[in-house]
Amino acid sequence: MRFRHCGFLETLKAFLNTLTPLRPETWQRVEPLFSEIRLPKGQFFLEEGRQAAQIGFLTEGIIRAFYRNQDGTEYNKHFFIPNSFAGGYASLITGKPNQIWQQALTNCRLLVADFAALSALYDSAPDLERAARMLAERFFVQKEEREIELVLLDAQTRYALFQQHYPGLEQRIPQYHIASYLGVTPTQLSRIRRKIAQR
Amino acid sequence: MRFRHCGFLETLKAFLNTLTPLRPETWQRVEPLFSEIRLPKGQFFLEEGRQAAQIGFLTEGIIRAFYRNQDGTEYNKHFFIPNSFAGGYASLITGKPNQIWQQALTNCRLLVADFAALSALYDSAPDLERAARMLAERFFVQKEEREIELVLLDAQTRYALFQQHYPGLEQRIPQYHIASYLGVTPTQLSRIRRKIAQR
DNA sequence: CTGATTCCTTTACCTATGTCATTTTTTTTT
DNA sequence: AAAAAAAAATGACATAGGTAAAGGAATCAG
Repeated sequence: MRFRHCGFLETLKAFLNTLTPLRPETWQRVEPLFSEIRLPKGQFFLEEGRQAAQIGFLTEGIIRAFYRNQDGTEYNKHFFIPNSFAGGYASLITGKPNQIWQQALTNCRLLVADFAALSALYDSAPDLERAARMLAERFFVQKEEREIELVLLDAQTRYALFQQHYPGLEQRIPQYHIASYLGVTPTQLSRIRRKIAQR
Repeated sequence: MRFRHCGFLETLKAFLNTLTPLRPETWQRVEPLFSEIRLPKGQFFLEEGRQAAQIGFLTEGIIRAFYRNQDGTEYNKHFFIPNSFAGGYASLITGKPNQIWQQALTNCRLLVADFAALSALYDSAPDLERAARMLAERFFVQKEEREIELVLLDAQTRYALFQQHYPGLEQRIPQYHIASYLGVTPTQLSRIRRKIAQR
């Protein structure tokens, strides 16, 4: 029995409806699978090596997704901002051990759900499966755009794009996280910033 | 009226069934949408700027997918090998102008279909939509793996991975295409090869 | 408020890789 | 087989960006 209406669930519902309209009876079965959690700054939503089980819809805060290689070097591949899905999507899909880390850069709130429970609904809710298809397609397109950025543009241009894509974010997180997202060292980002400033 | 049974359609059917089992009645509606074409070496399957309309299932030959930036520099993002889907997937999905080129590196055969006609079947064929979902998810996972490669590994390691992922391909296409796939110049790939050889 | 962290910038030096020009090797064509 | 074209290797040089260390600035905790 639920007593209060949670505002964030409405946000999630609205997001899903931007993919494809969900029938009310589908939403009625989806909604109870989600519960709200808080993730304090610095905590991990996801750690490498385990198999991911939960998908999370970020409602407040910033999460960074990153890879770490053997020597401990990190590479920030993405920043999650409110109103988007976090979680080890590739691992959820494939069932293989997750390769990415996800860490809260600020205090966060998420709606989390067990991914297996969600996808078990596909059989009887084709509209939900359609949403899942469109989400996968959207993720694919985002990745392709990011690939084009990484491969075709130099660091300075990527920096400008970062500022466009994540307005205001630069002021909220340390610069070395941005450098890592751009694929350069903090040293190099500093050089780029100086070069831009003295013009 | 069709007179001959085309062997390649069976290959396509088998591929789709690795995603999810298709009902016979669905396959009956999918099959007639595909027709076989030949693409001679050097020809383009896809050119930048247009909106993509067709999806192609490669049955023979090699196709390279690449980006080209303003100054004409090219970057090979992927090689299609037989038994996989080519086509400007992102453009097909979003309806936006296509950003990538696809060119036959050898004589090729493909089964092509109008993507809109295919996706029009989703409403009445949930099993086909499921296949589409799983294909999108698979593409996403591939992209993520490639991203990890590009970002975490150096050129020499990526070269070794290329040889693993595309066995035999190295002998069939010019080295500068491989260099471009690795994100280095032919000069640099040549240096890497020398370094490997003298050990 | 103040000491302690954390973060950012800068400098010096070094390496990987780019550019360009030339030569060698391989492939294709006649 | 010879000639032509394409591809690959090589050398000289330039540069973007990495590493390491150190100092300054900002932020946080007690």
